[in-house]
Amino acid sequence: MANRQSPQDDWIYNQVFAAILEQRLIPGAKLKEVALCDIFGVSRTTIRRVLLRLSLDKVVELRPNRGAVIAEPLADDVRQIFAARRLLENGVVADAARHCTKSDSTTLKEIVARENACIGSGDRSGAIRQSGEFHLEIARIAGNTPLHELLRQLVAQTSLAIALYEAPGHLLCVEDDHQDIVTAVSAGEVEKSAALMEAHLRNCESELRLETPEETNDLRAVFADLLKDRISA
Amino acid sequence: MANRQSPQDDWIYNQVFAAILEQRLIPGAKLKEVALCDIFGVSRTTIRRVLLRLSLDKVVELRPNRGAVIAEPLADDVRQIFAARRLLENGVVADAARHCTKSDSTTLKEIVARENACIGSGDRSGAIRQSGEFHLEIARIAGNTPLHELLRQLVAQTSLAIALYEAPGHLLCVEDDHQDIVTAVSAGEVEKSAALMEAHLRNCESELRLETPEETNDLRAVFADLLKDRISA
DNA sequence: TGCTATTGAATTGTATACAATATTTTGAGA
DNA sequence: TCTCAAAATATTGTATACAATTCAATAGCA
Repeated sequence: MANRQSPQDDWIYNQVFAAILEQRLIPGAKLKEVALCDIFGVSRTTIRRVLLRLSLDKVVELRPNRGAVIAEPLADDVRQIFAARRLLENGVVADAARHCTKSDSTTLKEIVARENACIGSGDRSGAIRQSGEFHLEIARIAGNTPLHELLRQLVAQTSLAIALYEAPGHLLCVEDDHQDIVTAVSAGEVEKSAALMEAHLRNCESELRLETPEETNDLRAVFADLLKDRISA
Repeated sequence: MANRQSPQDDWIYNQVFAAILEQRLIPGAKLKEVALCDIFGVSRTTIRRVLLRLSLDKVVELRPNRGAVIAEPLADDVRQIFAARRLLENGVVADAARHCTKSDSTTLKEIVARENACIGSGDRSGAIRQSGEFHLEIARIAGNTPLHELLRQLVAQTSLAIALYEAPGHLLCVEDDHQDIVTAVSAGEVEKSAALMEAHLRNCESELRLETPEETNDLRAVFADLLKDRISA
């Protein structure tokens, strides 16, 4: 719900954006225009406008003459995303700690509760969504619109990064990071909030396998052993 | 030159963006589609795509059924823009100081030299442009694309803010701020670079008349005294 | 069988036509 | 001469038609 255009545009945009956040659309998925036209009951004009917005958010890649696909950030893109998030969110969470009202605190606790409920019931999509909401709510409390909107993009891109680089059997970066951050922010502990956020984001990044290049999709790399054997034979 | 689309789109986008940066297009100016079509020799389809991009940069406002105008940020928007810039650029300039090579240092010095030349020759547009380039070059040196692109938007919005809120006879925030920052960054002085940037941005913001609401354009506010007299009479 | 070239279908890019909405102009009445 | 209403004009919003490009399937050849 970033930059409001016509209600129809916003609705379609939010539907697709949510699907990306919840990993119902995964990196590399093709977004054919006419298919989207049928689904949403509008003409290509409208769909193309939405796709352009999503591409500027860097969650969709628009390849000239070759259509739109869900973006596949490279490992180095992901490192920059996390670097940007650390800088942004360290500052933002500090401001949130300064401005946090009783009502803000309640909202944060509710989000964390919903997140834990999703985790408990194995609702992965819901958990990812609530996790994103948590970070965005902190930015909302901090009260800076430009930073909030960049963070919204970065959170969505993080969702793509997780889909691409999460270690196989791994279940999200959970722990009680969010809970601890809520406590510090609610108590107005500026320094501690920033320190916890920094640690949390470093923790999340470290649980991704960014060293293993995306050649995981590259068959030659996957079966490199066999090729080596053949050469030595 | 942010998010590249088709070369034609990019060209038109950059032309308009530059005109905004250099204050050849001032806040409130109307951007009629057919006029732009004639100027750039393309159809409305292309122009509308460009206007959408500019509106997402928040330098153009798209009013439904009423066309596009150059954005007129409110005083509070401007405060948020500067707050975002302080957070961003403090971190970015620190990274720049860490990564700054000899070549980077030279580039920065050249930009400052050009900026001073523009100021000397009374080329206001050029000076504003070079000032923006200076901040963006630092972000480039820091090497984080998401932060660089947000800063690009914020720099353009700052140009609108200056056009709207600069004190009447005032000639840009010059001093030797940029020169000092180059020196600190080139020397790899991380803390000092950040401190200078923080001071510089606070300085720039303080020279805008953000207290005086934009009601300067509101005739009722300008002649408030007369109205008050009439009521008391 | 495996590989390349060619044809046909599908998809995207751009311009344009038409409908809906704003804005300006005109004219009537006070 | 001023104000308000109504028509005329201009501008924007959406869908669609057509051209250009890419992708897929088939046929030809080694």
